[in-house]
Amino acid sequence: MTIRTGPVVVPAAVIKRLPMYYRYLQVLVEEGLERVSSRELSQLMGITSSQLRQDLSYFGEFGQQGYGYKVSELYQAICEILGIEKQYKTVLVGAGNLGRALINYQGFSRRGLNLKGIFDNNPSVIGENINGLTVCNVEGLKDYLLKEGIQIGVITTPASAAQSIADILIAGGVAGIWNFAPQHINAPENIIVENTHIGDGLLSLFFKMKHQERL
Amino acid sequence: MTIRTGPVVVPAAVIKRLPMYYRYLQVLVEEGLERVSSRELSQLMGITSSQLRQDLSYFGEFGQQGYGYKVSELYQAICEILGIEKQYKTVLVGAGNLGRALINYQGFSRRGLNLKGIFDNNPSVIGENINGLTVCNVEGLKDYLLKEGIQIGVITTPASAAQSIADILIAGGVAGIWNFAPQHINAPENIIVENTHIGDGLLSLFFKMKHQERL
DNA sequence: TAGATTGTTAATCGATTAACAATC
DNA sequence: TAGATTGTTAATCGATTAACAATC
Repeated sequence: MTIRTGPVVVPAAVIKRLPMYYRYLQVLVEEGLERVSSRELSQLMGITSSQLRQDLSYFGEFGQQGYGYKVSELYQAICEILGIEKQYKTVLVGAGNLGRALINYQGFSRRGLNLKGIFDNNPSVIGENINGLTVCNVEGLKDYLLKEGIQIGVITTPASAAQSIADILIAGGVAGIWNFAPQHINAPENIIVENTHIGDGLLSLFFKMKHQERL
Repeated sequence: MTIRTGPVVVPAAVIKRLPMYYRYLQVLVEEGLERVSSRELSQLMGITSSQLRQDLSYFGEFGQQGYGYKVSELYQAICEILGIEKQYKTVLVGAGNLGRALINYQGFSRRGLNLKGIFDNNPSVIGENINGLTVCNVEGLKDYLLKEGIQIGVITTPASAAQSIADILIAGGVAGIWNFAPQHINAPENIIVENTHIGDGLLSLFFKMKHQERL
């Protein structure tokens, strides 16, 4: 097993599929499966085995001819490629329902996200204990970021507050922003902004239901 | 303005962008903007104007040469294409944090989703009132679905319960399932399953942070 | 009218798939 | 060894972009 280290350009379409590989391999690891072929795994995932092998080839060689892949090795490799081992220090801003859902989300910590602080501007929420962390006043956010060396900020505020929170996060030195507010975030190029628009899935569902016969 | 009705095959890549058009146009409608050109809107969205016009052309003609698009007309057209006006009857199963987040999510009802019932299996949650709806025992789900003619089921249960809930939803006659559980759902071809895997966005963020220099 | 911008065609670019030599 | 399956190349397929005639 070799992980490629050189300067390879990974197509965007491949990057989008990496989390899916992670999810499916995690299940196989939990099931205790020892080996899997590209054909078996690809059928499980609903893609072609060609695509699976092609995708992996951007990162290195993880299998053995005539055998397939060792599940645990491939899983480890995907984790490393994704940077899951990194344990980024994180704050979450906006302790409403969505924020709480994320805080309590198993996969949050399982994926190696290290939640250090929760912030809100609502006096009736500030001071509350959620999953072992006390909700802090958002006014103290910027100082906290610099003091603690926070690397990721999660925005689960209403759309109207999103950009101003993002500005504070950026001023506070975070490298990445995970934005759930249905609001475009302006940020300098070196700050990575990942948007998750939950409502989009619903609209896709509507569309497919309406146009079922066409697809 | 003409909406195309014939049997056109819409590329998957175009369908994926429709919710984004909806989001951005909604903002422009709220701002009270009257007209917008493909160049202006595309710059806002970070795509090319070619792509915007090409995408719209799959559904009809919505603009005027030399003028651009009437914002409200284009917004209405996108809503109709997406099937937002339909008011699908919906139940949500799993009243944990994520379920509550969705129930309280403005865009849920704004997009025309008609939430009729909330179900859970936790005795301490059953009977609770959330946003005007009483949480029901999941044991009564199937009968309820048939009686009320429910069309969409939202699954916000743990992964372990997802498939069995999906089976009940399917037996109860829903046409679409919006699945948030990190679990593949098996369903017959005529049932549309839309998966929203929240954790995937986090992994994309990790990857981009780790490989920033390569992209 | 002159200027602007659409809708669409054709060219380019990128992503997926098929096929197979290499090899465990 | 014989069978199986990888990693990779080349061919196919699909998506994006550039360009422009049509026209408001």
